[in-house]
Amino acid sequence: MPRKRATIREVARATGLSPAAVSYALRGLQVSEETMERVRAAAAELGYEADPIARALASGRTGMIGLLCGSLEDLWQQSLAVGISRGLREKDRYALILDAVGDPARERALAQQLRDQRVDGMIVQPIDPAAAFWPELCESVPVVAIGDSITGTAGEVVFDNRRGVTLALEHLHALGHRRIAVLTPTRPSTPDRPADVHVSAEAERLRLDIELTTAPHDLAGATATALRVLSGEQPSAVFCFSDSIAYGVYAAAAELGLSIPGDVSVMGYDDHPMSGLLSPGLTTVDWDIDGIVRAAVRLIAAAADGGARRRRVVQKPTLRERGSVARRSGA
Amino acid sequence: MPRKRATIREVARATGLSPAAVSYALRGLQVSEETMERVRAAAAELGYEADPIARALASGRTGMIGLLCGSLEDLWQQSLAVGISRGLREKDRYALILDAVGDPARERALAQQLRDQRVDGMIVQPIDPAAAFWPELCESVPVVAIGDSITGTAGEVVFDNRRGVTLALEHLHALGHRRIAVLTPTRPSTPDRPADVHVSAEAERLRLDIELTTAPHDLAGATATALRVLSGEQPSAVFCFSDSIAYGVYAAAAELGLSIPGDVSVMGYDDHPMSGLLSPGLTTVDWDIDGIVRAAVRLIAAAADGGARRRRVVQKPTLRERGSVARRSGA
DNA sequence: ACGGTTCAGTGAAACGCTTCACGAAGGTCA
DNA sequence: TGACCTTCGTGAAGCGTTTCACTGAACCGT
Repeated sequence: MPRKRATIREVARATGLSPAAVSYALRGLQVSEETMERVRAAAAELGYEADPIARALASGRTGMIGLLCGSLEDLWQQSLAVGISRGLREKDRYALILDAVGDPARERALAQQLRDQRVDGMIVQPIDPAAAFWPELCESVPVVAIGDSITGTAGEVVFDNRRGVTLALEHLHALGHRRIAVLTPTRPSTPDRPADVHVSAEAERLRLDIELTTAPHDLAGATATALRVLSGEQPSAVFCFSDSIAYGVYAAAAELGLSIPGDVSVMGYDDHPMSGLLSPGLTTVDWDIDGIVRAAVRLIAAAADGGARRRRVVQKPTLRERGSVARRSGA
Repeated sequence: MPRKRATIREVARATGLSPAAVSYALRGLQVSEETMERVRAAAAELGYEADPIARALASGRTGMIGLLCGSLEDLWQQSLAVGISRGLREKDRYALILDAVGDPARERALAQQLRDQRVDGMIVQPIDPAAAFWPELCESVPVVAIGDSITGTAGEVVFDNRRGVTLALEHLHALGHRRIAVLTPTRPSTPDRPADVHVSAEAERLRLDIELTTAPHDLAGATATALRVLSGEQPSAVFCFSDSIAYGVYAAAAELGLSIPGDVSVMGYDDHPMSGLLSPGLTTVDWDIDGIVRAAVRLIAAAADGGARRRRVVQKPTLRERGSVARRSGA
């Protein structure tokens, strides 16, 4: 039988104080050093620990930060989640990680659920940054967006995707690639993401022959998609909007007996640690994940503590050349 | 100004019922079809949604399942977490993912925190399965252990690590390897894990010359450790207790100009999706992650619903041969 | 000795829900 | 018809905190 836990009332009785006094004392508020010590001792004695649920109900705060990922199947987002989780812990907060599974509807539901959980703030990597519910949500809880911009947030770490896309596409263009397959993450029912727009614009500018296809983040799914794309009218290069998807292209190429970059060049986006281990190494657009983590943690911690300045950090990409992109053969 | 949310009382007023009746109605209990409909309509009208915190305080349950990972830096555990998270969602529950960062003390703290959060149950991949607090904890909340066995759990998915170790070591032995470096996950202050014991026993039986070293799961850390191990009195094979660590060996080998498996064979443990993409592919011990996820989800769901049968699923490993282990050169 | 501050601590009302014990109809049965 | 169930619903007591408004007491300068 699980011995019933001590409540604040019992500590109060043990010390001869009121529950209110104990509540204050345990949080180091409003009471004399001496009673504080007395209360602490009694609490330790009774093995008392505040009940987070009751606390949340009464105070409306939990110390938690919600982390809403667009799709945790993406290895890069997994890394991001782990990083943020640790960064937050160093700030004595802790993260509630949720996965929208690439579904905008789920994204909305989970965001609201997070708010209902009384998180002190949330970090979001939005699937649909233009969705109508965001501004409203931002009014009831501090939100920090990562990736794309959301109106109303308390802070943002936005990626200069235009620059990232330019970097990738210009590199491919410079090496003679014209016919390029672009694989972007599956988004069941979302309108064009900003990143997609950049791709079109840049393709136009460089006079590239682009073919856009959506692909899932998981290896099996991405492989299947890549198989289709590579079996069709074969592009000389594939530009993947996440390293996870690029891994699928590697698998597909292996299956089809195509060599990278001999038969087809592959360009990634994100720079996941594993990308350097493949052979050839994946040439990709590096977003400095540590910097993103630090910025996001700093922003949300400040916002959750009430420092309500709306800050915006723009993340600049770097092209990380490894071996997966080469001059187009026969060009 | 965030319009105050509707409470159950307002729904009660709107329908002319008591709050109690509304509470029952919304959960499909004890009331006539007709009122149920009426309540639902009113709730929808007012945009009412039950407050999970208040609900948790009053009922002592949350619908959440805690997932306590030993070290999320391990890619395999990341996959496991994602899988479980999804599996749970299909059961209309949702997971609270926590990361013990490989630290037994943190493991204890987080486990208790989870209990305080009133999770309906928790899935644990214990760092220190023998720790004294587990049995006590198991009495106040259903626990399902993954990996190693914990006394008092409501269910377990244990790995037959003895068999896994045998599989790996016998394979290496059969190919002529005698001098083998073993890299196990860093555990700051934990006594020997069962798996380690199996390694020693098996090494004895096969007359292997084993050198045990601990390594972190993250790529940079694992690489550093591997660098040290490979630079010393070079073993002909390295057996890593997680694929993540094996990735570090790949990186170190590349840095040292050693070929795998020409100069050194590498054996993994887990079978992460990326292992098949490396060249050479990582030969590893496959634990059927999908099976584990399914079993764990089933067990915890049953336990959380009160079906208190203590079930134990034993997971059998398979040797997945790819290219990273070869006959010892010169043997 | 007297208003005016501060300090330490108190009582009671939230917070928004669940649940227990009970009651009023209405139906059934002999 | 009256005893007995069932069904549907109610009132009120929690759940364990926090926080607001307030009270004595001590202390200050004059």
